[in-house]
Amino acid sequence: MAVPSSPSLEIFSPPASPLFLREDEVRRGVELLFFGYTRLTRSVDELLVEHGFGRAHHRALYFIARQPDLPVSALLKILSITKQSLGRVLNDLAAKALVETRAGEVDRRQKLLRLTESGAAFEALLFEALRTGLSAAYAAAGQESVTGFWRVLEGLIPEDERQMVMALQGRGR
Amino acid sequence: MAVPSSPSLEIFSPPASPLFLREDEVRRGVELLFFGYTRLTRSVDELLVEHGFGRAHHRALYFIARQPDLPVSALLKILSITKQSLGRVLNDLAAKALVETRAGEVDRRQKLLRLTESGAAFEALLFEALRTGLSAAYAAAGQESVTGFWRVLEGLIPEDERQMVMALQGRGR
DNA sequence: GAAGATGGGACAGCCATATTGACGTATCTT
DNA sequence: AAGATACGTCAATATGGCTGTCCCATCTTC
Repeated sequence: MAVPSSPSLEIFSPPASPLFLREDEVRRGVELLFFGYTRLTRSVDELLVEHGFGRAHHRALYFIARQPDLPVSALLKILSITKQSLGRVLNDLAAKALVETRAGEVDRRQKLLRLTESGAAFEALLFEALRTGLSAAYAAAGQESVTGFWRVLEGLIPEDERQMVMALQGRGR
Repeated sequence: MAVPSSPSLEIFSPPASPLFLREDEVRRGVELLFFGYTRLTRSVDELLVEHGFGRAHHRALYFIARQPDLPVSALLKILSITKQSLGRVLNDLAAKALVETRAGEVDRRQKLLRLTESGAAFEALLFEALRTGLSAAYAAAGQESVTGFWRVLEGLIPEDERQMVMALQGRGR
């Protein structure tokens, strides 16, 4: 049973089923996700503007750092944006020598993306901002909570995309 | 890499300090937050385009629904955007009669925002998409996990803003 | 009651990031 | 040789942020 029964709140009538939770619990999750996510990325955003980039550039950098030699098509799937949108971002990053490409060996049509040395350094700088924020939240909440945090978020990802996300984390089915 | 371990045997060892977690744990959280958040809002986005609105309209509708008779200044703080950006959105919503304003009684300069009947209906429709996604994730993860999920997210919100968020949820302070 | 602060609105223009559709080229597959 | 695939590019468009400036109505303070 996924619903807590706190007698004092019974005024708001309990849900008919665990699949149809009380509105307040859902609103709480929505709001915490919204504020938590935006606050975590806020420090990164500041670093990005200082360097003349936007969030889109960070997302590309992040996933290229995560999976070196990623083909463009894989990055497109991860980001769920169009080729054109990604193209602009990759051109910016290549122009500033943060990302470089090499032709695939098995399939020479592919361009495999990886960070240059300065690209890796910049990504590491941005990552430190994320680490600072998340580490503090993890530490304050405790390991048990962190596991729950992961579990709920996994449940938000549709079946057919979950495998791709887990693969990033070396947990490919 | 910025991992605190020294020799090669420490790859699978626990972090040196709970305040400086292993990179993989942080990356996992970042990725789950990114994918979880975007997937949760995806169904809402679809409804919005069908009706000719964007995410910004939803955010305004959501928080007006949450706190009827909210003054404009309070909504500005919640959303952390400029008056001009919010103005456009509120004009759109007012033009389609989803939001209405009345002058404040204590301070007549204020305009208190609330949803019209059709505005409330539309917000409820959008909320159902959120409820469907989050309820499923909550139910799959279990109540223990949900508590942890909340706890970690709370920790991502800086001290000075946490109160505002909790106040939305009737948990002031 | 006048001066200043505050809540809200509006105009103009800019930027980042996303979209669609069409088309081109190199390379792989059949 | 034909077709599919991986990638790139041009052009046009929309959204949702931003800054700067100016304005009005109302509240507060002296």
